[in-house]
Amino acid sequence: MEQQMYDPIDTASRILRAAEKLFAEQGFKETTMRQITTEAQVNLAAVNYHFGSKSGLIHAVAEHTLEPLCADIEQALASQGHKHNVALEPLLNILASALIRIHRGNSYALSVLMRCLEQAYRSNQSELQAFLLQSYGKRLNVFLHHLRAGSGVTDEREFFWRLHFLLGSIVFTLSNLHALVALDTPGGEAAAEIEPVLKRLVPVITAGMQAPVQPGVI
Amino acid sequence: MEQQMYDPIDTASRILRAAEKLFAEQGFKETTMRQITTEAQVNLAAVNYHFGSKSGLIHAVAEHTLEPLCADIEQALASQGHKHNVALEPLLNILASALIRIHRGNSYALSVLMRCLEQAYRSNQSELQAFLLQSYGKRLNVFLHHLRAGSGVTDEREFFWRLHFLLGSIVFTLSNLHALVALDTPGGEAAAEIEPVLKRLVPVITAGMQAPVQPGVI
Amino acid sequence: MEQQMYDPIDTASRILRAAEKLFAEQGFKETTMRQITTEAQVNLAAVNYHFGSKSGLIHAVAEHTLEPLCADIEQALASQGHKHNVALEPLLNILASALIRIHRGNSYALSVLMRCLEQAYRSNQSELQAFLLQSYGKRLNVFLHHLRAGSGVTDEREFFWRLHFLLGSIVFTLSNLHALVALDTPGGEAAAEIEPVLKRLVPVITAGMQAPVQPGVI
Amino acid sequence: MEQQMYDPIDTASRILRAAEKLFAEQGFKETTMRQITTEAQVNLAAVNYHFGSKSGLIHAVAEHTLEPLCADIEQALASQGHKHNVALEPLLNILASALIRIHRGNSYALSVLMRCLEQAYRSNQSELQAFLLQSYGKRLNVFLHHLRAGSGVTDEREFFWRLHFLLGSIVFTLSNLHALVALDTPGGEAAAEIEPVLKRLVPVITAGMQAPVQPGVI
DNA sequence: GATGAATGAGGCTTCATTCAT
DNA sequence: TATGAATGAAGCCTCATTCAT
Repeated sequence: MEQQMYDPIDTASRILRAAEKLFAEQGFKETTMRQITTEAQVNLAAVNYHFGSKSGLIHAVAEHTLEPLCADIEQALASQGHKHNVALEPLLNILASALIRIHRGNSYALSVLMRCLEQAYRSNQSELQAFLLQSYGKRLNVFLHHLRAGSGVTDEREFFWRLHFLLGSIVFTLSNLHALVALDTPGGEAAAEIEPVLKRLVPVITAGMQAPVQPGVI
Repeated sequence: MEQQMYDPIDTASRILRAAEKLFAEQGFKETTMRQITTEAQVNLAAVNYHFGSKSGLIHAVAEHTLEPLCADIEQALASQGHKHNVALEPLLNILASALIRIHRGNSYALSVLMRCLEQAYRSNQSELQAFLLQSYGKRLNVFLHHLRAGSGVTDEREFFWRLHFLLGSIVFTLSNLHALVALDTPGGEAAAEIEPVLKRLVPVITAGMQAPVQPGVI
Repeated sequence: MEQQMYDPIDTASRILRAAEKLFAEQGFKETTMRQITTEAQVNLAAVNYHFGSKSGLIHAVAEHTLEPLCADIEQALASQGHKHNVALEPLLNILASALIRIHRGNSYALSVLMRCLEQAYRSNQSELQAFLLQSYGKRLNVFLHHLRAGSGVTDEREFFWRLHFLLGSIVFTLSNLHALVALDTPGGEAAAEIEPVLKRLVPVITAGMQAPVQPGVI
Repeated sequence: MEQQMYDPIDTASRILRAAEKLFAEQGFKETTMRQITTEAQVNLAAVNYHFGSKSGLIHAVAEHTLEPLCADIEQALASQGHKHNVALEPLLNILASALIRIHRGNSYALSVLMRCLEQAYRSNQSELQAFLLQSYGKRLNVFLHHLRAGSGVTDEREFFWRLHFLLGSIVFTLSNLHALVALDTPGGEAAAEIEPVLKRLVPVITAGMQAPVQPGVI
């Protein structure tokens, strides 16, 4: 009759959630298959059955975060009508809102996202890079074009660098969110609320992006 | 009889240099002892003999970068006399100059430094954190106090967060310097010059730090 | 409702054909159940359902080749009337013709047969040996008796060894037919025609079998 | 003082001997690292330390047989003076004598050799093939040229096929020597003496090689 | 009949470390 | 001071099989 008395969530989902948690907390390389299968209460071979390999599992976890994130951003951009020039701060708020929504649905998603971004520039991670680029390159590029138009930075190279400076702020902050919140509220058992942090972050990024360009550089 | 006819640099130094290079390029965990000893042309057991363990080697490599960096910063601060309030941009230039000098002396030092900072907020890296805190906590705090005074940010928590936002910019940028420079100069074989990048970074950080504080947050 | 609109061949046959192909190309041990079920476009569990186990499948594949081969040889012998002494070369031609006919009906059959013969003398393959012996021992022995009578080799042990020497020629040649044909016709895309090879083989075997016996051996 | 009370043979040799035995008895693929290290009473990781991988161990085992075999044949050829035409039977006796000597020094060597030759024509064993070809291709070719000259077979393709027919006899016989000897002397505990078998084999091969060529084939 | 899911056993390899010399 | 050898733990992956449906 009823099927899984003791198994309300299916195995693949359990693996995915366990992997998300452990990848978020420890990183991809640092997390072992055994940790994942123990956490998920699943046989070690089940990962291979459902995801092919550890690498396949990483891809699935990445998709699980990036897919809804891209969709959220695209929807927000679309609702802005076809204005070709959205200002910087509204764009950053679109991003921040998307991040917040993702985070609400899945408290590990942002950490996973940040782990991906960390790897995205590592020379020895070409496989993950290729996957990310192929799956999400175009979609993220759309947002980047808006960002560049809204930034007011005319020089292409200056924009490139500022983009990564500020990407660094985001990645570093959200990657270490738990630790930073713990430092911020010593003694307190404060949950790692993302919203106030992003509220602090957006104006800093905006100001950084719009800082006057050093004359000698360009 | 005599030992190193062909060995002008001693074993420990060779290990240290090899480890620095590989840690910088690949990260601590990703680098194996065998890679290090192969690069250093040294016996596998020599690392444990000279440094006790891989962890000990990491500490030594960290010291090799952090010690001169702290000294450089302290000297620069001292030469400013005992003005208690140095402005933000001069402080950042002190930091940038120190980083540049370190980089000139040892092209892997900054990458190693960034690897350390990446780990400094990871919950599963308590051992490295304890080492860094004990060895350099006080010395770095001096600079942080200057920074806070110069930042103009009166609220302590706001300063805390902005500090880490901007630390993120630095860490992310310098960690991925090679990849970013490669993206910036496609086709070109540009050496990863750090100086122009820092020149771009300082005004962005300055502006970010001095952004108007969001009214609702505090 | 109706089951195989799109499935003109039934599952068991599809498995058998896929297994034949893969066993022929790769060997029994080297071929995995997953390869077989993928090739057959069949569920992984279907093999065990229809054949009980991998071992059972191997038996079925062996039968699929050996049964018609034995029947063919028996028929040819019967058509020779009840002459008790058929000469060696006609006997070998009976065998060659049988092999050729089998091959025409099923291009993987001979490779499978050779794989079986390879295993037939391996000490760790007692299960397959027992199966072959029980199923085909008597029938093949009939042919062997004819062969011995026709060989002209009077000494039983000498016949035993010569039989296996020449069996080796056949097994080795037909097992590696593809590779050998490829070496024989470099550049050419020659299909692995078995007939000309057997035409070359029969006289060699005949001569070998009828070589003068070394005086000292017996 | 004395070094290895319990370890008179060094680890690498013990591994090599154990691997030789098991490869000879079971084949390369069928033999597991664990069987080898158990037989050699050695840690599982020791194989990797000394030979790099299972594949590296297979290469070493192959070398251990092929090197002395080639050397033996070369020496025998050299002692024939510079006669450019040695007759077929003397050549086969050179080969047989070499095989016998190898076998005396190492009772598993011939089985290993035959395992190599079995794989030498398998399409999925390109790595082993490449190794064998590179290491011994030239040396074995010298012997093959003598063989061709001595065979009296003028047509190149006919020689190619006859060579492999007769190679098949050798490979099959020596591969299954234990089983065949057991069948030959039922009840007896006869050691697998190779010499009488080769004495029976040489005239058969000689006759086969010199069989009249089928008119229609060439 | 047939299947998707799951599993335990076992495969090879890699790692940091330690030991005896 | 230095080293070649050895090791136990752990890594990921693959296999044939079985189970519930």
